[in-house]
Amino acid sequence: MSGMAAAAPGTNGNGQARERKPPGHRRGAAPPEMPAEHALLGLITLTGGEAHGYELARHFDPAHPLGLGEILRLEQSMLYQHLKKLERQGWLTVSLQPQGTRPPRQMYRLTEAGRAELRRWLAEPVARTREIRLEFLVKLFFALQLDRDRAARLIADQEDVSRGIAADLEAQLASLAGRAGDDPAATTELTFRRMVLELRLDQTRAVTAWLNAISGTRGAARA
Amino acid sequence: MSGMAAAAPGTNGNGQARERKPPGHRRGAAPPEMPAEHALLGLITLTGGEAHGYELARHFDPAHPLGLGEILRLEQSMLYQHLKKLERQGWLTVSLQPQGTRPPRQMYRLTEAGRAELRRWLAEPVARTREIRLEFLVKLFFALQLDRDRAARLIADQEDVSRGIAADLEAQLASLAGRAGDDPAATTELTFRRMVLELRLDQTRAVTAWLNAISGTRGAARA
DNA sequence: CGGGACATGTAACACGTTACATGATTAG
DNA sequence: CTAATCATGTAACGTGTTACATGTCCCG
Repeated sequence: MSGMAAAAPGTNGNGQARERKPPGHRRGAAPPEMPAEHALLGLITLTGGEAHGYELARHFDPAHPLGLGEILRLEQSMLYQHLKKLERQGWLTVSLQPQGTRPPRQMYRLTEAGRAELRRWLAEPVARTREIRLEFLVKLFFALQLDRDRAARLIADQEDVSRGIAADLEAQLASLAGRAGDDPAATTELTFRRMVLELRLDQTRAVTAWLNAISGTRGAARA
Repeated sequence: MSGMAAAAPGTNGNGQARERKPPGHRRGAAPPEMPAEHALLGLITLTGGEAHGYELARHFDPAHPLGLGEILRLEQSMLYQHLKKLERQGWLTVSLQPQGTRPPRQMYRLTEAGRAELRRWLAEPVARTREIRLEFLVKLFFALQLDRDRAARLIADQEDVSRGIAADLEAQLASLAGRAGDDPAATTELTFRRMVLELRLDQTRAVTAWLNAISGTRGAARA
């Protein structure tokens, strides 16, 4: 099956080393949202601008009172990899803080670039309805605690995006209704396409309604 | 940072080789649904019980008339890996079919175990609301084309599951409402938890309504 | 003669998960 | 004595993505 001669790793037929672009994300797709990493930036800010890994990990426990762990889980093993990646990106700096006999804490602090990235991310609504359940909720979690005004704007912007998605789906449904009825063989596939679009539309409308409802929850938090 | 001495690969402190369980899925989580692989089983059945890789790949094109490519994308490179995995699982067999000068086709056929697995998978509703958008739609796609009765039962079973999820979320919301009001410091976190539960409930209710609507869609589309 | 369809693959890399390693302190 | 908590990490493995390899046939 795989007995064919393959070029040696990192070479082409001429034996020349090639430059290989890092994989990155799919061409047509939107860039990844990386909610876990931004959550770390947010958590460090929430805990007073400085935190160590173990402390951050506790926030991802499903039983943690603030509730982040209920929407986003982060294994301890990934935590440190994310923190290293964030450091490579220049979004945070690490400093060792000795602890006597215990293993020294790695104290993480945001850089100015890290703070800017967190602000940018918090201001950006998500592009797709399926990203509401994870990415948007994480944004909302931090926006509510860091800056109520920013949270209100985020909700409003997201509502606009969701309305746009709904309008687009409605247009697609309308164009589907145009070519209906004549060919019974094509009816099955049209039926399925319509079902898919209707599901997406219903989900998007539910999100829009929810966004509208929570934007109304202003001071009702106190009552 | 990583200058510490680490044990050699596959050994412990005593130098003994260890048995290592394969990673598998997360302990608390449900087993993965593997929609792409089951879609391949379904596609081979749809195309008359026998198909080659290239032919299967075309069905995942977003422009394909049947519409599978709009909900599930499968890169060509993954396709052959999935087919190999399905063969290892014993769900299909491969036979080479020479094509003259062209590269020979690998013809894939389901085994009896493969047919049983496809039936089992098609009869099983998904457990979580977020799996509706991908896993359930893929099941529905095949159920509609292979067996209308099975499709109707699948929709009904899924509606039951969704109602159960909704009831559970409603109970959680009620228990949240119980401990409200007294401590203003805890109010912010309760507000967020409530928002999360309300989003999930709205999404689940939208799914339930959609399932109910499509179960009524026999021949005609509704207004 | 160039480009797309046909037809099958591998190489490199990122990422998430499980399991394991290290080693002190504190609670039962 | 044993387990949990504190605190950090690595090893192995599966899997998904991008990019590239290989060759024929057919169309304009």
